[in-house]
Amino acid sequence: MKRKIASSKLRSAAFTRTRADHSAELAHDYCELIAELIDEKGEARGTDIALRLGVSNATVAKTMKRFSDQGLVEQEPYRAIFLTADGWKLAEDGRRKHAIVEQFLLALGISSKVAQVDAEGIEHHVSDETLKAMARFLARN
Amino acid sequence: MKRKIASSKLRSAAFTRTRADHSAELAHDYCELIAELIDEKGEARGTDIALRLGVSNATVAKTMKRFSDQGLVEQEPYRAIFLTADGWKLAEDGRRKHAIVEQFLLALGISSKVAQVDAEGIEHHVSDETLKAMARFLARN
DNA sequence: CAGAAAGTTTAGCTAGTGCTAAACTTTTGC
DNA sequence: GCAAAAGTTTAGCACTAGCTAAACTTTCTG
Ligand SMILES: [Mn+2]
Ligand SMILES: [Mn+2]
Ligand SMILES: [Mn+2]
Ligand SMILES: [Mn+2]
Repeated sequence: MKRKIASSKLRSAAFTRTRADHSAELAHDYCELIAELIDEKGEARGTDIALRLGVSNATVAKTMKRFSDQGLVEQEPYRAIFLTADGWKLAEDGRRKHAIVEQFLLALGISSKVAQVDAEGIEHHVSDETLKAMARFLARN
Repeated sequence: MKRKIASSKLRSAAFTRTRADHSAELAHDYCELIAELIDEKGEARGTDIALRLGVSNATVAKTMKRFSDQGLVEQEPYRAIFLTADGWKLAEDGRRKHAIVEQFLLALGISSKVAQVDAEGIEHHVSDETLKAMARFLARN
């Protein structure tokens, strides 16, 4: 009995972590993308975010309102979107992770297009331990 | 101009694929888990699924109704859940992927607990090309 | 075999993430 | 400087995925 309960707890921990990863995922991707646009053009407009994300303008607007309530972004009506300090933190963290995962996939021999696509999803499910192992692998190759 | 549009298309393809991965994810995990329980105990009961997934019974019941409409599972009222042929296909596919990803992480030097957790999320975002590369890496080590 | 325990279903709620269409504002180009 | 184009916001819809609480059915146990 004890054993059964314990093993279910272990099993469910993985699913629970994956669900947690998913709720953080969108914020990471948005902040990373907004940072990218600010670097490129000095500001991040809703249209550009929508275009790169592959969603509608309306979806971006609604999400930006939510993230603004959460203190990740700042925006004046009808103006471009900027990151708060918290937003920049997510963006930088996301970039670092993203780069390591993508470089790792490339080092593994994956084509650059596929590495880019796979990294976009994998990056959110990689623990610190795994990220470090990927970085180590990269250093050794 | 042309260049800008093309590069946004490439960028958005990654996000679009990740969103598609996410909508398939739950079905994969449920079918895999149901298969596991059937192997272990001969049937998959709602409570056991809920326990291993870390969600409530009610969530499982609702999801099972949806999956039954989609032809992935079969169930009589107040009885355990079984997989259709389509459900088995998802389960087998998921198991194969899951095993390769987890083994790969272990081969990379990740601890078994973390490998188990990370694999649960990563498995859904790994393309065929990457899966093959992981299998190749495994064979070589 | 009756009552308790275990398991299942249903109802009703919340929140997130997407969409289109329409209204509104800002920017651009003549 | 005005009209058209571009961009933004809002409203309203749909679906997914979670929850608790209550009603119901099945199984277990004394
Ligand atoms: Mn991503
Ligand atoms: Mn999984
Ligand atoms: Mn799995
Ligand atoms: Mn994911």
